Amino acid sequence: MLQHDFNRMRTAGDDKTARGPACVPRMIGEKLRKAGLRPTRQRLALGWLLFGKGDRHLTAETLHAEASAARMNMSLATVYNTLHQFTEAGLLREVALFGSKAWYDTNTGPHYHYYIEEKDELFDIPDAMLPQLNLPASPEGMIVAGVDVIIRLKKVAEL
Amino acid sequence: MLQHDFNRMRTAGDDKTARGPACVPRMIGEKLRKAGLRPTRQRLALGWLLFGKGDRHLTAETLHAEASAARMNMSLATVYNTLHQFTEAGLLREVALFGSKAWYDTNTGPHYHYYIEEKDELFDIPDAMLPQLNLPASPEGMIVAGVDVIIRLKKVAEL
DNA sequence: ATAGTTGCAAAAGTTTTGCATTGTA
DNA sequence: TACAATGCAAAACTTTTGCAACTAT
Repeated sequence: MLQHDFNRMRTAGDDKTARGPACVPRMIGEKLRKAGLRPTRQRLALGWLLFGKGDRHLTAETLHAEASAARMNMSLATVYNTLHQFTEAGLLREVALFGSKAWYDTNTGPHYHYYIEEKDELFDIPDAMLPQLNLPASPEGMIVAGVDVIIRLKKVAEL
Repeated sequence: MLQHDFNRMRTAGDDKTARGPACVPRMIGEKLRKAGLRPTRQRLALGWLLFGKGDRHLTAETLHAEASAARMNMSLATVYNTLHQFTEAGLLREVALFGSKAWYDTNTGPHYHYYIEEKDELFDIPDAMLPQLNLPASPEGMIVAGVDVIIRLKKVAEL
């Protein structure tokens, strides 16, 4: 059942490690090490939550709540710091969004987002529906570091 | 010199009011009243700062600092509340962006943004360079409430 | 006058930092 | 053992709220 998601975590040459649930901690550890981060207990725990279940979109709050629910004792500050470290290491991507909360996305590839304000819900726009965006030329001396596209959705109004 | 910007503030049928700098307070008042907001002292003052100088991109902090510099005594909370009210009334547009600060744009029309992280600077992508974005179909029962496009820029790396 | 609105002090919410502790070589 | 890196308490920063004061009828 989770097997599908393990594939996502596997890197080339890693095939032997993808044997089943028991290997996940080891794989997360490897992933961290490859990103230049020591596999500490907290990082492994959060890595498990973040990368063990397919693509996810979450805030520090959400993740901390999950960690608490899973009996992983950890301060919110650690969650924040870890999210930053993961982002810096390229394991996560920060999503530009309204409001005062930062969102993180485990899908680091190029893709855009839908956001439903009423439900405070963020999700990827499926590849099949990817919008076509023609970038304009960058201003002198500048290059594009990244592109964020958010399509805000709302329910069709009831009459 | 400022005449150019007054044009931006003029609405159809308003031509008589656009006579020069002395009229700006009256015009701001009118603008507020039309938006359904009472022209209070603070709102007029902030309106002057926001709409008296062409398109602007700012945060609550920035605006409060300007107000202070201009000897307009006003708490930061009032600046926040006023920004919300102006946004609600359609006078401003909130911009989706990273980080913990909300940005506001006096240009409420459809347009996209460049953001320079190093300088914490936000500005419009000129109309001439407008990216082409083909929206995908919305999910069932949803309609598009808005679209935000941010192109993050960075200086070309020095070698 | 007064009913509704506004502005701000204080509270809440979110994020960062400094340093004692831990983990690694 | 020494040294660098980590995790978290406390501090900093950003935003919202509740209510006294004010405003336009």
